[in-house]
Amino acid sequence: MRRFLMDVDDETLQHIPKYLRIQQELLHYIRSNEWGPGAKIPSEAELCDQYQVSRGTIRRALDELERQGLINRSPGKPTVVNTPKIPLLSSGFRTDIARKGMKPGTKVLRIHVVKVPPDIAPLLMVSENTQLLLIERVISADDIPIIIESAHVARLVDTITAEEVESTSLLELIPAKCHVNLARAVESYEPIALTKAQAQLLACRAGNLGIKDQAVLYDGENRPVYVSTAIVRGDKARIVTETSFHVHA
Amino acid sequence: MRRFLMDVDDETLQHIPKYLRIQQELLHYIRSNEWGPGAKIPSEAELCDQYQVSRGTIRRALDELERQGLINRSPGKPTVVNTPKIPLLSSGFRTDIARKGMKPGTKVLRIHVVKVPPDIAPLLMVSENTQLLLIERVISADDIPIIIESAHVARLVDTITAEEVESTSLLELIPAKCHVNLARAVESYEPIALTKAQAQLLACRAGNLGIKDQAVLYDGENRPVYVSTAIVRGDKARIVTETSFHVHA
DNA sequence: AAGTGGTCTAGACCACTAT
DNA sequence: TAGTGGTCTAGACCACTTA
Repeated sequence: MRRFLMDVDDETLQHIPKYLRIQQELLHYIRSNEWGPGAKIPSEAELCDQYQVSRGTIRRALDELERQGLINRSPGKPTVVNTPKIPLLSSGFRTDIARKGMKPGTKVLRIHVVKVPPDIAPLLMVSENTQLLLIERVISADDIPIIIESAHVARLVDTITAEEVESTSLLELIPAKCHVNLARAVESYEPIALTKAQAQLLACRAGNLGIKDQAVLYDGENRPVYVSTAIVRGDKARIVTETSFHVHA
Repeated sequence: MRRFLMDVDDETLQHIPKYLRIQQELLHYIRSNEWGPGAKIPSEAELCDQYQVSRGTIRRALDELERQGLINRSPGKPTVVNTPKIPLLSSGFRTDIARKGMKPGTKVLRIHVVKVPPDIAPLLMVSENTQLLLIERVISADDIPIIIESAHVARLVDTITAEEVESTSLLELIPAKCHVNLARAVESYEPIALTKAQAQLLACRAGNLGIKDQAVLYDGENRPVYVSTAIVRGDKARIVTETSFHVHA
């Protein structure tokens, strides 16, 4: 049987909400590897008994651990501890490079022509009603889906096939199709909570943490070529970039 | 008075939880600027009436909007819509460059010698009991705290003052003090939920989204010089990087 | 003093998974 | 069928802010 630190309740110090104390204690069991990857944690009913709190309080503690990608919950099944994150090389190579001895995979969702979304238009410096090629795919490592990538191509190209997208990096494919060279990329990263639709494509749960990585790729004359918007699962990957510094004189 | 889409409840389609429908509807009012930055949203009690649900359900809908940085809640005060994110240039310059016409600020928390933390030791290639200089500071833009930065310096330097840290970029200061040039940086980004302590330093709320940006800086001989760990507020900033591609032949 | 958001309880019903 | 997690309710008390 587990011994719970909560029993050692000094009651002396400040007033920390129960759900936070419980969350921190459960976190400790996971961090210390007392509950290793794949381990079942006690059911919500058991935790209610052990901590003598109501189910809402237990669930609130677990919610946070789930959002941080530390545990996996699903209806009908026991809650288990998740496996650690894999580093994912981005920027300069991006995408496909999910090899750390892992099997990369690409599944094309759609390749079609759409009206440019209002947030993408200014990035590509095109007017509002322009038609663009949109490529959407899911990238996986060892059959675990990791990234949803949506690429809006500024120049209209009609001969990109799903097979080409599945076998080549967009960083090579798109410049070749457009007859340009890529010279520069500007990327922005922001943390997000996954929507239901995103979570479904990534086989994880809505509300989990992720990163939205939006890159604008430019040619040698500084004209935008395409915009890639990647939604990266925060529980399975972190984004890694490498920079070289120029020598100042 | 607001008209709420919820009233138009087709009841025909799938079964979406109430808290999600409400969340999406509130999101719509914010996105469409019907509720602009700074606007007060209805109190929880009012929303309960309007949607005919219990307070727990309303709070669950608001929780998600808060974590995404779209609204600000605090006890005793009405909940208001947040202002949009500022882009934050990183990688190559990093840190201090919070100028977009905004006033940059630095507050030094601590400069002291510590035993190297177990997660930092391998990055700096030092043994477990090494003593390192640790610099901790909070960086702000227009007096809004944005980043908590902790830098562990591999080479022991005893003459760094708070004044120097407040007036100079670590990217210039540390190499100068250590008599080396920086040649390379490897950064990793991952989404996090802010802890209570982090939220306190950043004057926002625990559980909000953020990015943990960990950079290892190397000198010309590929020896690690220092590790910088930055916790960036996700509701106020996004991280922007720029990359140039080398020409292949 | 009244209103706000923050925490917590003790129930309930459901869909899902295992056996 | 029993147990699990997912949703929801209708109360309650608190600390805090504002008038």
